[in-house]
Amino acid sequence: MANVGPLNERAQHLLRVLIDRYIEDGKPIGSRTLSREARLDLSPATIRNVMADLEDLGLIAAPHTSAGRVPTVKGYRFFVDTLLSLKPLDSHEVDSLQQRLSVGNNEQGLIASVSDMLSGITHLAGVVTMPRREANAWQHVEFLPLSDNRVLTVLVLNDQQVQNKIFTTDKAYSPAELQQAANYLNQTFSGKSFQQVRDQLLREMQDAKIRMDQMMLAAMEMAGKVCDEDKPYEEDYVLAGQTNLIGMAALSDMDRLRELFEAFNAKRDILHILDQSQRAEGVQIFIGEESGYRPLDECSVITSPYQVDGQVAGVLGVIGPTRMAYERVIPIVDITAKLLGAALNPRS
Amino acid sequence: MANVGPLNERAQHLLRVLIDRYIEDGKPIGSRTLSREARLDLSPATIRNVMADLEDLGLIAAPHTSAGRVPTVKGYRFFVDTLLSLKPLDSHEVDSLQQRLSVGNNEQGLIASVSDMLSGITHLAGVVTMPRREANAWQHVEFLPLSDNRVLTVLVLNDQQVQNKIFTTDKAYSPAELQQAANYLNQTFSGKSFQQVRDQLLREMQDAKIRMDQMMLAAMEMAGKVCDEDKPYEEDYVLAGQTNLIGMAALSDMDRLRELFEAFNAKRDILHILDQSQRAEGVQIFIGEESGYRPLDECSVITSPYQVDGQVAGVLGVIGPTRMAYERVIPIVDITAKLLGAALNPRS
DNA sequence: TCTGGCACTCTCCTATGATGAGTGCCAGTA
DNA sequence: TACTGGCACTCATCATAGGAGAGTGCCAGA
Repeated sequence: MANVGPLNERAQHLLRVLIDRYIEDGKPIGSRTLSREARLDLSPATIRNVMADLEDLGLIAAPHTSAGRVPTVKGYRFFVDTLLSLKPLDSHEVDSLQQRLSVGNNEQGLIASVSDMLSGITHLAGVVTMPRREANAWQHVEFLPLSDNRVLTVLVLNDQQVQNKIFTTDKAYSPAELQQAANYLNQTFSGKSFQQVRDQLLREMQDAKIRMDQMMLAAMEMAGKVCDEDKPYEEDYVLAGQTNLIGMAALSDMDRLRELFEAFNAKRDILHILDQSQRAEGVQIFIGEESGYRPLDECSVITSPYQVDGQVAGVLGVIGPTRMAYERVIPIVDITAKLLGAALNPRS
Repeated sequence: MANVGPLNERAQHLLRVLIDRYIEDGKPIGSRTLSREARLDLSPATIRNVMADLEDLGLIAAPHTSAGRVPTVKGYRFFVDTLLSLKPLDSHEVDSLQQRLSVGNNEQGLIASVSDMLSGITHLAGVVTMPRREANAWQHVEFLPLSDNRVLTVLVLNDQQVQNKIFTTDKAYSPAELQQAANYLNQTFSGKSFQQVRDQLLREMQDAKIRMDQMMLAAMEMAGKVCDEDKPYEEDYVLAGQTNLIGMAALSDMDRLRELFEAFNAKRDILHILDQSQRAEGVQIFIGEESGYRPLDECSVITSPYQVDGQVAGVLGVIGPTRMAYERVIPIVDITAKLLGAALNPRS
C-alpha cells in the first residue's frame, strides 16, 4: 500500500492493531501492549514515538496522562476508510441470515424480523425503515359509503398493499355514484405508477375541468387526497434491541442514555439521518459526532439502503457505540440490505 | 377511625407521615425527622418504640442498622388501602386534562395522546391498551380479487373501524361471484353484532350446508376467518415515557432496567397484568412483587379499565417505581379512564 | 533509527479515621 | 403505664493518605 498522507505503513499498521485491540476490550492501549501485539519486533519505546505521532495527527488520544491511547473519531474514520479490509461473509453465514428472515409472511412482519435479526447478531440496536414504493402500481380503488357523508376509500396498490382512509364529503353520494367514480378511476389508472396517476390527475383537473361531471370531480378530489396523504408509512421505522444499548460502557451516563432513547421515540431526527443514507449508494457509516446530531454523539450508525425493483425502497442499519466491531458489522448490514431487497421483490 | 388490626391511630398516623415523607424525598426516615414532622409532640425515643412495632408488623424496614426506616410492600399496601384519603381533582385540573386529549381525531392518535399525557403529568410510564369493541356491528364486507387466487377482504365494523386481510383461495373466483358472496353476507348480517354473526354462521354451516352453493361456502369460510383472526389489536398497547424510568433511584441497576425495557418490548407479560385489571372495576393497584412478574418487582402499576358504550373496552394506567405519589397518581388514572371512555363514545 | 533507562504522572485500590445519623435499651419520671 | 433523656453502639459516607501499577516523555547511547 502506498503511504497515505504523512503516515507510513508501520504507523498505519500500529493504528490498526491499536483500534482492533481497543474494539475488543475497551480499555486504553499502552505502548507495551501494542509492542507485544503488533509482532513488529519493536520496543515499547519506539512504539511510543509512533504513538506520539499518531496523537499529533489527531487519530488517537490519551484519556489522561499515563493512560494508554484510545482512537478518536478521526482515527475511526481513517480506520474505516483506508485500513479496514472487509472480508465478505462466507456462504453458510449468509445462508443462516437468509433462513432467519425467510420466515416472514407479510411485509410488516418481515421488516420487524429483519430489525430483530440485525440487533440479535450484532448486539446493537437494529433499525429498518418501512419500504417506500415509489413505483407503486395502482391496482384498484373502492369507495364505500358510510353514514354522515363519510366515504371509506380502499386503495389496493401493487397487489400487496392495502390502504384505507375515511373522508367526509360535502354532499351525500349514492352508492351508484361512488361505484361509477371508482370504475372510472380504475379504468383510467389501473397499472399506472403512483407518480403517473398524480401527474395525470393534476393535468386533467386543469385541462378538462369542464368535461367532467361533478362526480368525477369528487372522485378526483378523493383520489388526490389519497395520493397526497398516502405516503403510507414512509416516515416510519422499526427499531429493535434498544435494550442492547443499556449498559454499554460509552453510554453509562444515564442522561445520555435517556436522550438517546428519547430520540428513538421522537423518531424525527433519527429519520433525518436515515434519509441521508437513502440517497447514498451502499453502506454508509456515521461515526460519533459526524451524524451532527447530539444524542448520537457517542454512537456510530451503519446503514445501507435496500432496493426493490431496482429502486431504493428504504434504509436499514444498526446503531451502537463508536466502539463497535466495524469489521463484522459492515458486511452484515450490507448483506442484510441485499437479502431484504430480494425478499421484498415481488415474486422473484 | 377505628383501630385496624393491632394498629392504634397514632401508629397509623406515624406510618402515613413516614410514607408521605419517604415518597417525597426517597431517603430512609429516622425517628428524629418523624418526631419533627408528625406534630404529635412526642420525643424521638417514643417514636422509636412505635417504629419498632411497625417493623415487627412488617410494614416498614431498615435498609441497615442505624439507617432510618423505609416502607415495605406490605406497608405501601396498608397505606394505599386504608390510610390514603383520595381527594378528587378540582374541576380546572380535570378541564386541563380534558383539553389535552380533546385534540385527538382518530382513535389511534387519541390512544397515543392519552398515553403521552399520562406519562407527561405523572412523570412515569403511561400505558393504554387498544380498545376492544366486543359489540361491533357488522356493517359491510367487500371482496376484491387480486392475482394468484388471492382475495382481499375489507370489513367495515361499527362505522369506524376498517380491517383488511388477504386470503388465498383454492380456486379462482370471478369478480361477479365475489360480489354475489359479499351481497349475501351484507344482507344477512348487516347491523348484527360480531357474536351474533359468528353464531349464525356456525349454525347455518351445520344446518343448511346443502342449500348453499360453493360460493356461499367460500364466503362463509372467509368471513369466519375474518371473525376468528380479527381480534383487531386487542392484544396490543401503546406505551409512552419509558424514558422517565431511566435513572429512577429504585431502578438504578442497569440489569433490572434492561429487563424492564425488554418486558415492554415483549409486551406479553405486561399485557397479562393489564388483562387482569380489565376484569376489575375501578382503579387497580399492583405494588412491587404483587404483580407476580419479576421485571416489575420494584415497580408499581396503577390501572383503570375504561368503558365505551357501558362495556369495558380497555385498560390504561401508569408504571413506575413503588415509591410514587399514589395520592396524586390514583385520581389522575381514574379521571383519565373516564375521559378516554367519554372521548371514545360514539358521537355523544 | 532504534533502544534502554529514568523520572514523572495519573488512576485505582485499600486502609484509616472522623463525622453524623440513627438505633436499642434502660432507668427514671409524671 | 406511658413517655422521656441518656448512653453505648452500628453503619454509611466522606475525605485523606499511601502504595502499586501502568504508562508516558525525554534523553543519551548503540
